[in-house]
Amino acid sequence: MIDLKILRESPDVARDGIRKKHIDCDLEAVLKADEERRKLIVDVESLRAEQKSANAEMAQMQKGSPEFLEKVGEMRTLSSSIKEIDVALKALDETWNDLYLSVPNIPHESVPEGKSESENVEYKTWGEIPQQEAYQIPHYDFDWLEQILDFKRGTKVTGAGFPFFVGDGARLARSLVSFFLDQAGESGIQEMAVPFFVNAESATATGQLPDKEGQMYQTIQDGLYAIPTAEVPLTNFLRDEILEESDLPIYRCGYSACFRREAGSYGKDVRGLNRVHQFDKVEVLKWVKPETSYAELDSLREYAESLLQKLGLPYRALLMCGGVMGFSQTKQYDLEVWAMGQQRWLEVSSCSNFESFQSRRAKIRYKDLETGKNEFVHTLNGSGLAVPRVFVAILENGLQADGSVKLPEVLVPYMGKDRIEPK
RNA sequence: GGAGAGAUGGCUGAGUGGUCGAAAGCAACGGUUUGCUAAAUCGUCGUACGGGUCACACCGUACCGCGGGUUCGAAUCCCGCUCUCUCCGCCA
Repeated sequence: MIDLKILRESPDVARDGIRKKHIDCDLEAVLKADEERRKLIVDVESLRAEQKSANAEMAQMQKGSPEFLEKVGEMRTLSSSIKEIDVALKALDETWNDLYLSVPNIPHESVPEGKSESENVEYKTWGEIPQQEAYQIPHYDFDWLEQILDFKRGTKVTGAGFPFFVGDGARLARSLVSFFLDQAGESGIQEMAVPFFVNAESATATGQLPDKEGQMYQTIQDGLYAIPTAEVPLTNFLRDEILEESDLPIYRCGYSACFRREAGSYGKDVRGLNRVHQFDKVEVLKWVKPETSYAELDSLREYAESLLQKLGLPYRALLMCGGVMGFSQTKQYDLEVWAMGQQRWLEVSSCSNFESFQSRRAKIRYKDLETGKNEFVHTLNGSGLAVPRVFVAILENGLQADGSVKLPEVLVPYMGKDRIEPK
């Protein structure tokens, strides 16, 4: 959620942010509910103050005396009107809260205007994009695919979108995870192993609930949610905590399987490994002081880029335009890797600054040494990286004339060989 | 899964219906004292929301695991839930 002060004192800033994000949000209703709510609070609190001072008097009185009994009568009336207002306030609070949560974060001034993907700004491209290669084959059309990936049996065992990785495929997926975690460790990012299920409070704090409930798998018995990204448990790790200023910045990363129902997806997007219901990913999290968060965003993006560079995979970095970036982000870069076989870009990382939007919701603060006050930290996160699409790019870009796949140098120690050969 | 015990401020821990936001101690922070360290001593020492202020100050309200209830009044009584600990069972 955004700062209430901004809403109240400069609603135009919020209004412009909503416009830039092309999100439908009734700001007037939020402001109206806020005003009504505050009025009721003042009412009920002044009555409570009255009740409290009367209680102090009554504590001194002779119990059962006529004056005491008279006071009891008076207070009975007061008490019931307090209860009445309380009920109204509770109802209003709920409406107001829903409205408040529906206000998106305000995009940073450097975020380009735009509504569709075509208006994202290509920030940078890296690597040679091979054109017109003789063996441009999408990975899902490899004739020896079943040697490393088994979609059919995945469908039998679980359902569409839950492939088995087999043999060298399984090892390649595991190698990527290890490579990503090792790289993070070398960059001073502490590794965490996280729970793959979270409760409703956690899912709410990071913004999956209430609006994205349909995108998550939920357990029947305990009402837990399978995580769509390690961002959820990682961000919630420090939920409801007040940190020391000297603790910041905090860098963490975590591997997890990510579970997404992907309701509404179709077509070429879901072919092969392009979009699956369960995939491996390493996520990087940062908790930082507000004044550093945009520099931290740049270094986060550069870190994610460095992984693709070390793997030798051509990619582009996009600065997302207002209408395409997420609801909670103020600024977002996506990294897309080039998949030669499909002749298309595949998103493998998304690096975002949330400023205090998440920390406000999750109540993650730090004590500012100068003012002595508790301030909300800024949170950032970025994929570093998602496995399946990197896997795809390695297969398609590394495909050789003889049908084998040449592996990136940096993975050789993990794979124990430099290519995957069809049998 | 079964039986029992418990949950109070950063920590330890008092408090069983009425000036309790909550004793005391520890830790922390600031001052004084001291040749340094240590010790002593005085003071400060929660959070949120609302009002107020340019900003402080200040004022009000709420919060003693969470949610309900009883009562003029609840940390304290009643009900439900969650979590922690101990014992038993099961188990990678």
